[in-house]
Amino acid sequence: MNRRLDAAFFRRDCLKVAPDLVGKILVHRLPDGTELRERIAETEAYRGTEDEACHASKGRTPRNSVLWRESGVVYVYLCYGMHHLLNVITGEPEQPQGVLLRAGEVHDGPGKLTKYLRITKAQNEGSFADEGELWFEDDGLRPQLRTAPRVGIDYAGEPWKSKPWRFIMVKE
DNA sequence: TTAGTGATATCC
DNA sequence: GATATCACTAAA
Repeated sequence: MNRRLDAAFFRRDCLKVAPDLVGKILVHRLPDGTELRERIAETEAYRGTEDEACHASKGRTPRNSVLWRESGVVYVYLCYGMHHLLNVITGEPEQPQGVLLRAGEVHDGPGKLTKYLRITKAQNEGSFADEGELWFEDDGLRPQLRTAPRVGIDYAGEPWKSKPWRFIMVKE
């Protein structure tokens, strides 16, 4: 029996939500009713203005203002001109933090994941917690996880650069 | 290893 | 208006 994750799930610290999302199933229902599904294999936590790797650390801008929205909100942005990266807002309001969905079980890589699921900025500012076109399902799988430093954030200083805030599903 | 791609922030 | 940057990918 699949359970759709609700607002309470996202309304926790990103360091709790990020590992809990690994192993869950991300579903995107297209306008024609097709449902694209993929199990999440890897996430990263970005935590507030003091985390130098988090977009919010450089102050509030039009792009990243979504980080300050309520938990469960979808934050999509374009990176390197061609890749859409998908994030979920977590935690309490006015606390800019979120979780980056870095890979699925099949489609490994943040850009490939969104490409497969056909997620673009059209989904930005939607919500995973509403009756929307995007949601997560829990099918009961509790995978073994391992942690690692986050990827692609060399510009951040210590200690942020080496925080083990990347959560990866260990394959059987 | 490097090119490609374009929105965004930051500097004139 | 111009430029530098960027939580990446594919091709080689």
